[in-house]
Amino acid sequence: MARAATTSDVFNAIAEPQRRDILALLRAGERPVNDLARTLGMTQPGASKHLRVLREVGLVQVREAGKQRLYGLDARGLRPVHEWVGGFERFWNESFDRLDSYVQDLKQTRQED
Amino acid sequence: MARAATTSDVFNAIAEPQRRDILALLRAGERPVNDLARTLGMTQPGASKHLRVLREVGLVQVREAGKQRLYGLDARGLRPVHEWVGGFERFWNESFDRLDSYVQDLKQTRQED
DNA sequence: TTGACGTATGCCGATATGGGAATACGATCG
DNA sequence: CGATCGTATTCCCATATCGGCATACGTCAA
Repeated sequence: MARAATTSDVFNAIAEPQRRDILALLRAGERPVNDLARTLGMTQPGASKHLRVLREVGLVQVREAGKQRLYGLDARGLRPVHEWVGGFERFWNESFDRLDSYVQDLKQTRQED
Repeated sequence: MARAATTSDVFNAIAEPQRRDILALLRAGERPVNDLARTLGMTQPGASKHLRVLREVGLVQVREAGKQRLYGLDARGLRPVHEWVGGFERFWNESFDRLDSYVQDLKQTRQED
């Protein structure tokens, strides 16, 4: 039941570093599998497997080109992620401040001991 | 070796829906574990385990308060995620267009058959 | 100290994952 | 058709994960 209910959603897909690498690489344009694999230093089956996951969540799109299959980026699925994370934007600096004051409190307390 | 080299990074931490729920909830302020667990409908050990993961990647911060432990949000770790995903912002609409024209091509081709 | 409460940890089972190797599939070319 | 190239799939192993349950730990109160 590992990572239950998460399997095959976008958050899960981008949780794997190699898949993030693939996506980043595809920003430069479509690429056949072997090319991807070689560029990123993974085996062909390895690349195929990761591409499958990315395909299943819709982050990637395939196009047949002779013997080859050109994988291209379809970044639309990343938008919800961006929005979800963006919902915390307000707290980035605030957390900073809160932690700072927290540390201040600790110092204070320590001095009082 | 599941999710190799990913374990305990922020992307992995937010890949789990319940952990995202916890983070979202903590935007409203600090909360003790039992409270979190009850609110989100998970068991206490379950909540503790997820909180541990969040703690280990630094998305959450603990403060002792008597018998209780108050967990608070530290969203700073989400910033890199936001930036990484933001690197694809340009492609959201572009992908749209490309897919559209791709679909057009398919229709065209089909008509020519 | 004992007991109660809040929380963390340990152990277990079921499942899923990533990696490697072998192989099957599909298309092109001779 | 047969051979070859590019890719997907399958099988197996090691490992990690989540969930549930029991239990240990720490703090406070009586």
